[in-house]
Amino acid sequence: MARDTKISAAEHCYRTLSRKIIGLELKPNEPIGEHALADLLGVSRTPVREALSRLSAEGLVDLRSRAGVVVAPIRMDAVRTAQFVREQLELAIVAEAARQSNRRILLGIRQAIEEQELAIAEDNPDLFFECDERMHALYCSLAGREGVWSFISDAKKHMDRVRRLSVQAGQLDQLVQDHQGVLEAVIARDPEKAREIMQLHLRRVMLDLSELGRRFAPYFELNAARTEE
Amino acid sequence: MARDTKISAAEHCYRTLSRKIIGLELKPNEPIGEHALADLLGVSRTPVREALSRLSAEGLVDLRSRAGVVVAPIRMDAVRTAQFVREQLELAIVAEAARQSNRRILLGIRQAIEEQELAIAEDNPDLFFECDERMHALYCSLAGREGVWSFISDAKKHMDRVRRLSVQAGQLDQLVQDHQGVLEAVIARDPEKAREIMQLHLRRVMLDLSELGRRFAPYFELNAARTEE
DNA sequence: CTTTGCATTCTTGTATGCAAGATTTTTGAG
DNA sequence: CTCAAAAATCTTGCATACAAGAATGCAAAG
Repeated sequence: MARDTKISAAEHCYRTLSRKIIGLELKPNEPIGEHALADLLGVSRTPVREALSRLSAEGLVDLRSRAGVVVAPIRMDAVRTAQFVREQLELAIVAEAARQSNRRILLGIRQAIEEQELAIAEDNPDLFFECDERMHALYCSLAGREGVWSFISDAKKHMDRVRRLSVQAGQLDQLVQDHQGVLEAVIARDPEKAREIMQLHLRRVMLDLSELGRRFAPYFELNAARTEE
Repeated sequence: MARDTKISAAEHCYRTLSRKIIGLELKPNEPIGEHALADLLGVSRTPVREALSRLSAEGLVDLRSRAGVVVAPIRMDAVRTAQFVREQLELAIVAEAARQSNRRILLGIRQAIEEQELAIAEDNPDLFFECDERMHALYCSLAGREGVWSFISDAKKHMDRVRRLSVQAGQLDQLVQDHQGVLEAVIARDPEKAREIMQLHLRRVMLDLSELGRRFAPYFELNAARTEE
């Protein structure tokens, strides 16, 4: 509560909206009005607007000039692009990480995985995703490339909603097994194996993309909406 | 001139400022005031602010709360991170491109390279960089991954100012030779060779980074500024 | 001459007002 | 009942006003 005074209202709006969108608390294609958000967040339209502008640049909301704001639908091609970007970056990162060794970071990774198991046991997806993020970020640190995480993170935003959907259908245990496999390979200093497992892992999440597109059609772009340029 | 009516003032501000910053028309560490920019761009502070907010998220400007705005200094670590990201993405792209073939796109690439030679002959760096961008974007198209270009583009922003500096010191001819080499390898359907030449190419630009840091010290972060958090 | 404390000035952060474009509803004709 | 056109409503985009924090300059004390 000491930091609340330090961050601006606009930043607060950005983080809150970002979290709500990625967490599917705000549904894809759901219309959101600046005024409504301002009321909800207890600020005026100006900082909300600033946040929406940034979110629009990231592709998380669509600003339709003078015709309203909607939470961006999940776009298949954006997801595929993000998947490609993430895969290239994370594979390079984990291979590099497997050449390093830093007891403190490795311990952090192990702990993150354990917390993931705990989160599954508690049926707490939010916690699971948080620990998942922490783990992947730690691999960047281990590889000596902390800065890369923000790029991965940007790409991931387009995939996270899909992951949320597949969780509802899903099996998180397998993901934790993957994580353990990667960690073992990294500890064993086997870059190729680490890459291999990580690749399988990253692709696993996207496997049922087309099925999700059917099951959650209203959240996706290519369904009832054919009005496009 | 038909589109000017369609883009918002905020978008106009964003593009103009972005261009001026990357083109070193606005110098790193140069203080810029919202009010001054508003006057310069002929709009009020609101759209300027929106643009600055986005630029800040990209790391091109630093917003110091209530203490002014400055063009972000060139940060060595940000450049290195961007280099890593770009390399991973572009190498994967060009390798994939070398497995495709599309006469129209290949022609576009060849033409872009020719225009680069022209730009050098005319001593027109702006034109050179424009054609360079077009060429790299075309490789994304050829690989069937157009969306990836925007990620590369984001990373590149942190490197472009360095490239500008090295041009003043520099030899562009070698770069064009690299481009031709890559194109030949792609046409010859040799992904490994394409990767290899592209890697050399991408790294060449960053070679004299530390020397530039000395020569253009005031543009960089790690010089006289030790005030940091 | 240096240093410390204060007042002034500047600059941003947020709220609000207003106008223009888009959407929706209503109304009227066929 | 259907469809079209116009009015009313809604929503954003931009400009402006105001307040709070930061930097600067100045004066006074040592």
